[in-house]
Amino acid sequence: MQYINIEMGTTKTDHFTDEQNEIAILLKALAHPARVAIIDYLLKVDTCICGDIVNELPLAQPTVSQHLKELKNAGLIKGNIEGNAICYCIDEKAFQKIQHYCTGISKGLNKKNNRCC
Amino acid sequence: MQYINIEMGTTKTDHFTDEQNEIAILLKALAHPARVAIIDYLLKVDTCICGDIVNELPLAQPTVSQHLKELKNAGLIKGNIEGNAICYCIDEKAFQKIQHYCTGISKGLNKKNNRCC
DNA sequence: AAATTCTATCGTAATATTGCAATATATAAA
DNA sequence: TTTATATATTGCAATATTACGATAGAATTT
Repeated sequence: MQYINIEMGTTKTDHFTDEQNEIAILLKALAHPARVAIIDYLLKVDTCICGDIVNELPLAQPTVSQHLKELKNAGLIKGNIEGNAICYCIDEKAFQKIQHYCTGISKGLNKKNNRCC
Repeated sequence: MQYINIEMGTTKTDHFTDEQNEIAILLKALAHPARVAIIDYLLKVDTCICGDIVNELPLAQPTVSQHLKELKNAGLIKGNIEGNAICYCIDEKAFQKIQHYCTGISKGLNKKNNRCC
């Protein structure tokens, strides 16, 4: 008799707090150079009417589309249909959340007077 | 005749800038609830002589050890041998890098006056 | 309507990540 | 020296991610 963990290899999200899971999901969405590059590009262009992200990246169109989907799902970018193309732009709120998380770490460390190794 | 991409499935790091790859690696190291939980715990405890991270997490010892290794490799934590145990603590510099990256995004967005979708 | 353009989805191949049992190692305690 | 304690490494099973060709859908142009 033997128990088999059919979820072997999957992250045990149940065991962590919502906050921990949320920040992890947010960071994970950004944790790929292609997706960082997409954010960089969206920041660089003046308007947010951008239908040429594919041409800017060294990846095939389906791959870029997939990365855009992940960024959108995580709330890092917003996408509006603009005729034939799609207008993508950064959703500042998500980055504020990340920033807020880092600020929390810094504050916590200061309270400890950095008496660390 | 057909070309086969033997690197299918791997991230094409070569095609992106060093900065893009660096921030992606940093974020990736944090992009898991268990590793966020480890950071949370390191922040919570007063001293950084901590040999009980394993007991704090709902994961087996080898799994925790692996997560600690990833955090250490990415520079998010530091670890010193302290007798029998190992003293882990947060490396503030890494979090400052993430914070700096987010600040750059915010500044860039402000310069655009947020004239977005 | 037909052709073009832009984006999304499907299917598939390959690598990466997660998790843990078993085991190894290294120091502390007995 | 033996035992206990703490951490790391190995090996493996399973899921997740990455990438792209082929294809589909939807709006624009001709």
